[in-house]
Amino acid sequence: MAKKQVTFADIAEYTGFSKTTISRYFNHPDSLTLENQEKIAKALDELGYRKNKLARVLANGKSEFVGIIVPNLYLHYYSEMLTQLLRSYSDYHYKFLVFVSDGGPEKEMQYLDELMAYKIEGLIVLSHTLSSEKLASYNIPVIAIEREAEHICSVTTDNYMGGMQATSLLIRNQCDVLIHINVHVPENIPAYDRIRAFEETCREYHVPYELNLNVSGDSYQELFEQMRVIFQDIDSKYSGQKKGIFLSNDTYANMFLNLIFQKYNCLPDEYQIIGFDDSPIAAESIIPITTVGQQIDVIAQTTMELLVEQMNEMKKRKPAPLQKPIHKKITPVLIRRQTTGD
Amino acid sequence: MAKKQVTFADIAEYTGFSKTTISRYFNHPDSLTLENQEKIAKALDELGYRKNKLARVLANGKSEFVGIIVPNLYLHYYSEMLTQLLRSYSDYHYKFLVFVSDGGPEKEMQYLDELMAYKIEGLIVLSHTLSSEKLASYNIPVIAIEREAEHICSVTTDNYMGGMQATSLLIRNQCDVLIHINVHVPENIPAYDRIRAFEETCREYHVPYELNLNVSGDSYQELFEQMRVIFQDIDSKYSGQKKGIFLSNDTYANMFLNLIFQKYNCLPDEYQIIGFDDSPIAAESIIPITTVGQQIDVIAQTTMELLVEQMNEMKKRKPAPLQKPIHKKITPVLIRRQTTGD
DNA sequence: TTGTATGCGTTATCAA
DNA sequence: TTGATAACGCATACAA
Repeated sequence: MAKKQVTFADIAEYTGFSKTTISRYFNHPDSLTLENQEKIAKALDELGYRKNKLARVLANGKSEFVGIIVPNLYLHYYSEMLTQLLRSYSDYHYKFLVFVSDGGPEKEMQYLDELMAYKIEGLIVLSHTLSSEKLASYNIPVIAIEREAEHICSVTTDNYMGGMQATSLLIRNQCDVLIHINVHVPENIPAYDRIRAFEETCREYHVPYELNLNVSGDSYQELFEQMRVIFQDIDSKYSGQKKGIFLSNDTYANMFLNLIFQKYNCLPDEYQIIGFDDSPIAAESIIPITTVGQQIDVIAQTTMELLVEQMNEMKKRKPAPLQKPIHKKITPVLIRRQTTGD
Repeated sequence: MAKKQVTFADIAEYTGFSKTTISRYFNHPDSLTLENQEKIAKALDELGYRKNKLARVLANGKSEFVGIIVPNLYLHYYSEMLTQLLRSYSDYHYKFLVFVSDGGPEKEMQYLDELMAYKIEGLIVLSHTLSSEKLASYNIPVIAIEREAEHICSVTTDNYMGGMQATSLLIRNQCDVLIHINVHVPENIPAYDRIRAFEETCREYHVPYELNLNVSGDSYQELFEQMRVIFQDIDSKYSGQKKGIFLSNDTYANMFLNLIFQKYNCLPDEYQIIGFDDSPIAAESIIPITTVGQQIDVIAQTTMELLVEQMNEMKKRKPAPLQKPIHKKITPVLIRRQTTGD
């Protein structure tokens, strides 16, 4: 606030119109004669007017703010999703208030308080910290992305399809035994379907399989050492058999691949590897890794469409909020590279 | 705006106090008796009051908004920087309006317009799209991170130091010839100092060197194919000599390493490799890559300190904006891993 | 310690 | 097509 702002009052005085007319110049320009429009435009320029959208929000209640809560940006999946969401500014002109959720439920509720205090019109949640029940209680449109969403709308990858695509490929490629490596995944989050799909597909085709859901750890090093143990176990246990390894993400897949290389200096025919996410690492690894690519752009776009629709609904005189949450699934794409034969 | 908001007027009526007193409860609670504080707290709770910070901004002029313009979140450097900046919410309670700048100068000026309309108190710019002169003209505190910043404050990695650390290590490790691989970097941006440092250090120690600043390309594949040509050239040209390769980022370093592996199945003693950034890929590669780590957390923290100081200055009755921009350099850290001997 | 009056910059309502 | 006036919700002189 170096110098006082130029306001509608100033423009009004300068042009001889009323404040109302200046306001109309912005909101209903057609109701002014072209001549007067130009007069005002000229005055705006000469006085160096700058909009104050905060005052506008106070007057009409439309903040054009959307809140985003994301767990981190370390994972490519999240940073890419955030990018795509932010990009939607071009289409909808919603502004995004972004919080990284890394402090547990209390912190996250504080973020939500802050967002509500700034009168966000809608919310996009990627973190898993708060229950969908809690989120629903804020009474604004909420879309969950790839998380538990019993009481709110959601957009997720079709994880079952993804898991099935990966598993089927390994089976088609004549693997003797399939192994799925993952962290422990609660049954109520979408990614659990990858495990279900793996298991059910293996059974359907009567292919021997093993589930290893014990991965855990905070640092890359910890995870890598765990993976080393898992690798050694598998490598000796199934020696001589053709092994199809389906890992829950590309980082794990890359670790596994590196471990194989450390031992064999190449990817032997008796190993096939598939990751998940189509992260950069899958392309940058020592051998490009076959992976299941989530259509992040489509997910982001679907999210915004769903959200905008509901935010528009809320602006009507008699809003009719959704009775039941809408859940959308986006089909992933199998990206065949060099770790699954040629 | 489902039901009408609960406002200070409602609380005032309910408690028998005036609106002013309710306002004071939030802004100068000490001026109320404990008893009355509790009364008001109770009323707030019972009526389900929710703050409206937008109204507050209109009244006192402090939006607590900071704008961020970032080129992309694809590069780990940017996503990590954004994370660290967003994290500073815990310390300063500034809210961040984030834009991804991918549409050229016109788009970016549109973003700035929008940010100004929301009365941001300060701006953090990581994109290179607009000149520092243009940015300075907005008359709000601006901090540039790792970019041209003649007319505005900036925080950058000490690129010269980083380049020198990398080059020195290769020299200490008895390399016969040093090669620096980079894109073409304009001289006025901070990263140019890496090249300067490389060249000057090589000269100082009378070590033969080569600069290759021809890397360019949009996709990973394009870049990789270019890198293949560069590798083959170097591999034959300096056959038998111990080569120290300093690459401008870890992605390039990883490509180079993979190319070496494709040919030799290992990292021969006659190759030493150093990247830059300490991105995840440097740790996840087939052999962990030695790299120069930027202290992103320190950069973010320094940025916020600098910005907050100036934003506070602007709130004084007689603000004294900086006469000359302040430029801070943050020392990087050499991270020795397995691509530079043991 | 508390209240009154006014302002912040815009939009909405109602008239003209 | 234009204008006067009252919101919007909160903060701050100034008084008491």
